[in-house]
Amino acid sequence: MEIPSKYNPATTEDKWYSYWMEKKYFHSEPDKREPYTIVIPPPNVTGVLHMGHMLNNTLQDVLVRRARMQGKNACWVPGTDHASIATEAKVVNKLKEEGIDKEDLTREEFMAHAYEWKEKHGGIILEQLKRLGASCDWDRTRFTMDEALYESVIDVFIDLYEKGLIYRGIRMVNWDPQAQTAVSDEEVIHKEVQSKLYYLRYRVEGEKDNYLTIATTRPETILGDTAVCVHPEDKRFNDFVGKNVIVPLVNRLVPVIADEYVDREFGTGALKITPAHDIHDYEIGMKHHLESVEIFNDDGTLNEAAQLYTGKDRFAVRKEIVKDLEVAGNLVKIEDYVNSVGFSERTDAVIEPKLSMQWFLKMSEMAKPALEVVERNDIKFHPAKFKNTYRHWMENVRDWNISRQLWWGQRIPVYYLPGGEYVVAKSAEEALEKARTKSGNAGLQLSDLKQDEDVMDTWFSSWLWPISVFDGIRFPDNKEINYYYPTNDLVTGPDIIFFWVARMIMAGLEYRKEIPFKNVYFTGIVRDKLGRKMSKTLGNSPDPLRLIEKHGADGVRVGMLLTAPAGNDLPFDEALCEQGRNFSNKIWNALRLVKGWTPDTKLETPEYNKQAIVWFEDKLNETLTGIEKSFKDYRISEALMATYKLIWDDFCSWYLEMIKPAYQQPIDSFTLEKTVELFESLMKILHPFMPFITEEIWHLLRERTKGDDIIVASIPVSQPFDAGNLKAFERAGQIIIAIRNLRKDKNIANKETLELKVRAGKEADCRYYPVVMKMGNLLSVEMVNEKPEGVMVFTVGSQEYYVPLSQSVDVEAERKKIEEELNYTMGFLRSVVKKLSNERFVNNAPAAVVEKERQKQADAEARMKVLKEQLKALK
RNA sequence: GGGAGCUUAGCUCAGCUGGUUCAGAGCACCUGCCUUACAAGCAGGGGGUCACUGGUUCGAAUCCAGUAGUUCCCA
Repeated sequence: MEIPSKYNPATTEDKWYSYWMEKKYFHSEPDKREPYTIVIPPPNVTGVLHMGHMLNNTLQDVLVRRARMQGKNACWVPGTDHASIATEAKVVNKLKEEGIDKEDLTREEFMAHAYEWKEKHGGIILEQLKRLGASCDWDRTRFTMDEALYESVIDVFIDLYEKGLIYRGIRMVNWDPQAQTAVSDEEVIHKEVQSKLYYLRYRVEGEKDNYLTIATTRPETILGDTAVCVHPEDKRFNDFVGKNVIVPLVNRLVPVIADEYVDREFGTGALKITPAHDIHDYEIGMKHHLESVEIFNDDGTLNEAAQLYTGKDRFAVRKEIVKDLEVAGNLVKIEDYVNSVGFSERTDAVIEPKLSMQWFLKMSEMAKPALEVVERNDIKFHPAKFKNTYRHWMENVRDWNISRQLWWGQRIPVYYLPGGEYVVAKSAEEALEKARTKSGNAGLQLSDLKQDEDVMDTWFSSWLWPISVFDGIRFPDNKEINYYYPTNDLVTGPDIIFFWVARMIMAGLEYRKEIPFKNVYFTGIVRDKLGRKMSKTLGNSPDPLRLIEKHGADGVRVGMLLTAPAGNDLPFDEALCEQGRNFSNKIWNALRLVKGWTPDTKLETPEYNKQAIVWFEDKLNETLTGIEKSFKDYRISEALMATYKLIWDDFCSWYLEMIKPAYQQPIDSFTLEKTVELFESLMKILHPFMPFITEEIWHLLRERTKGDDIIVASIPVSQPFDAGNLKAFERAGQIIIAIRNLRKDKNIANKETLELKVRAGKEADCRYYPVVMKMGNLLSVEMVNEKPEGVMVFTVGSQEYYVPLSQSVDVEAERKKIEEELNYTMGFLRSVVKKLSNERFVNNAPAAVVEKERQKQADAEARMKVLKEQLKALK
């Protein structure tokens, strides 16, 4: 069979992915086996694959594939969320390009456009995941606006409302003037920005030259001022309190009030109060019963109440009003100032605090049990440090604003009666019934009811995800939810620990009385080499699909995983994918080597082959034990690294070299068979990380019967291994390395055979001499009692070895080398002796530790003795 | 302003309940090699006061306190 010398991922990957799909290997149905479930963190329906998704989904795929190979019923549910703000913005823009204004459409018409858009563009990211090898159960693909999931959201709203957990209230919310909707606290990103602090003087009513100077970063909001506030103990302002001052330009009379909230150090110590447009001012306004003047429209322009600049944008007005204030003589000075400004996570617009009527979900009662399950480790966080973050948020949790002033989403099931009363109901008909009862007016008609215009926050869908994908809200006792829930692992970024993780836990406990998952693996954030977050605007994110084309999906997966320990940021470097690709090629070439051998049934198995096999089996089991531990601790990158070294170093560099027959010579059948078996084991261990190449090699190693595919093969489980054997091999390795060094030093070609003489002694026995002979290309290994003439000497531990050489020995160089060794050993011995001569150490330290030190001492002394003899012999 | 974390080789990080798996891994680097599986490779090699200062201890990268730098979260 002809196997190309370079591995070509592209064709292999397509072939196997379609094959797996065809065989329905990703599909899961409830059965008798133990389930293993992951729900995908639903990517945004508008999104395309980025590096964060690559990392995240690679990890999930590793976990799912491993579980599948452990014989569990693995189910990875894919899907997308509807991303109300982002999607609506996209649809509005698209319509605009077609010359259609959202305002000219009915809600139904708009929704039709939106669904059309979703059908067309919504699945891109899921298609891309297939390229990565994601073994999702695509038959189960869900979308948060699917009928079942939509209805679940409505049901939950109604249920929580009836439990008294959802309420309506006028509150200061974070208004995104671009998206024209409220957003939650978590969707506001605070950034330090360079701005200006404007000092403005307000004239005191009835006093000609008496002014009170305030400082503000937002001069345009003075139009909504309804008071000026000072600290009650601030002597500078004692005389002002109780008087009125005149708001410049609009000449509104407002009182000077006193409140301890005011920071005397900030600005002038006098604070203008705009209750409608600042959260703190709002609270002061409530306390002091101040009037509230709203001066902004929803789009951030000024309205009539502002009296001036009506219809102009808030930022344009800021510039204009400063000039006008200067002209009017109210501007005292302008200072540079750095302050924190909130931006919308979705649109990056500056958030405008705004009073409005919104629906809120009470959090405090739900937070308590959700905190407990994490504190108790019913749900484990990996890494555990995120428990702190979680606890802090849960203990300071605030009510969740769940309404959004948009159309794309689940419409709030609240119906208003003509009088302003409302009922909460699943359908208009049901609402009508309730309305008639509530109002006592049997004559009410459907047309008298008006449904709330708003939809719910997208996270209000996502928090139900682990339940709703199995339809467990609408049918809490259905077979699927009972089987798959709680899910096992959740893999996600720490940036959505509050948005999503915390709320899923709340929803799970509320609706299933059970946690939604057992482990949460927090990935790092993928950054570029300079440590910056990858973003579209910076253009510093590589195109994942291009990476896959260049290095193969397996290569990219390895690249992403290798340096991505949980919770640490991953400074992405394409070289990592290259490393992955190189690894693919290494394995590929190992296959070519093994496939190139001709078995000979008559050939007896050489001793060194038998030893190599036994050793590698032990090595494999030792490594496997470590890999299993790493998986248990969710140290996926560590598990991969161990696998990588097992294959590259132990299998390729050592094992294959040991059993490799001479050029064009046959190999004994037993060794070949064993080698293929070992190769198979390695491929199975590797498969979750590199699914494609392992499947390819699996089928090239042997003829396979139908259904004998690695994706569903049983992953090897660690067996007991002989640690003494591994230790003995290590010694053999040291001897081999010493011989290699000697060859290099003396310029002796590998082809040239050497003889090895072993000085009889305590450590002279090594069961691996046959392997040493093969690897060192030795003619013989022989015990001697004396150092022969004309030999090179090397020492492993305190064991001396001699290699007869035809060329003469450089006595001076040898002496120097030995002296260095001797020096080092002496220093080492000194430190050990010092420790042992410390009575308190000997008395206090555990016996085993003391014993170890004594052993060290003995070893060092033995070695020194040998070295000293060598030195003497040189003289 | 409040909270949490981090600081170990040039880079990215391991290092669990103090004691030979205590100073490690991968990459990068350096030196030889185109040795018929693989130069996307092979064989070797160098490199760190474990941020700093004190303390606890027979013994500290590891535990405690403080300092500095840094990151994240919240306000």
